[in-house]
Amino acid sequence: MMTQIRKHQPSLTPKLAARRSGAIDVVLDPALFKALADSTRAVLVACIAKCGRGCSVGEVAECCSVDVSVVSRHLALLARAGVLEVSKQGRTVRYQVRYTDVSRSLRALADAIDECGPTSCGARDGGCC
Amino acid sequence: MMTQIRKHQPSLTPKLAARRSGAIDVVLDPALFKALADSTRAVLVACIAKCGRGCSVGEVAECCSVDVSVVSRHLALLARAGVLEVSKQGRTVRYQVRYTDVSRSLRALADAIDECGPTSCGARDGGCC
DNA sequence: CATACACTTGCATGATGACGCAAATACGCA
DNA sequence: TGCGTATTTGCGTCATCATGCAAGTGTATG
Repeated sequence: MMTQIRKHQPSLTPKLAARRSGAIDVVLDPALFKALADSTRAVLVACIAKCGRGCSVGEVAECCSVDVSVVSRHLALLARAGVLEVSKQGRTVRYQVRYTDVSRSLRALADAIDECGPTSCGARDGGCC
Repeated sequence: MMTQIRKHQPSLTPKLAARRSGAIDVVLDPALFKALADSTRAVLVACIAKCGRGCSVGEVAECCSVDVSVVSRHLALLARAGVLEVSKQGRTVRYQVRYTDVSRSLRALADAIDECGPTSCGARDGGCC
């Protein structure tokens, strides 16, 4: 889905054309942003990212002042959103940032926005939306 | 704030060093993501982005099924968040995407994440956070 | 000036979600 | 098997926010 074909093709449906060009409709998915919109989660992600290695729930909980149960819920949410990946070692659960995936998603959105820029698309077919 | 000095300086405070290197603490600001986390706002932003030119509130309201007042509030919020810029022409208010700013913010975060990647930072000074 | 249009704002409502505490589950270890 | 540690889950509460409707503000046009 992220590695779709980019070679030129004639007569694409609008939907496929959108995906192929990384149109902003497809890339601007609120799911990732919902995950990063909470300030506590932002701290947790930054904590794990800086750590580099996988962090246990208890370790991450020391980053902020909220309860461990809250941290556990936040990390599970971030994993579901694709921001983190989980690995279990015995009774400890380690979370790590999906560096390449998150970075790629952000760059895809940045690319889509750049493609929509006034220099590249100008006044299109008139109608708004 | 977006155009801070990037030239090399000796003896930076940690905060300044963080800003200079685009550390994830500073770049991972939930404000932008809060703005894009709502599905209705995502539609509105995509609508304006695809439009290329500035769109009036009424035009954007036709993109989705919510009331014009709701759209007005969403657009004002997005403008406060730095996603959109506003310009008034008579009695119509036009919103446009801050293409370069938003794109730059997203790439800065992607860069910060990449810098935190396991290949580039590995196991740092031991402690998590 | 009166009217119509474009937009904003006040207010009430319902939904979502973050949080803490307590209890439950999972697992290693003696 | 019993205990301690790590994590998850149930539940109640409080805050935030998205939405619609109605009323208000500002501006062009007759």
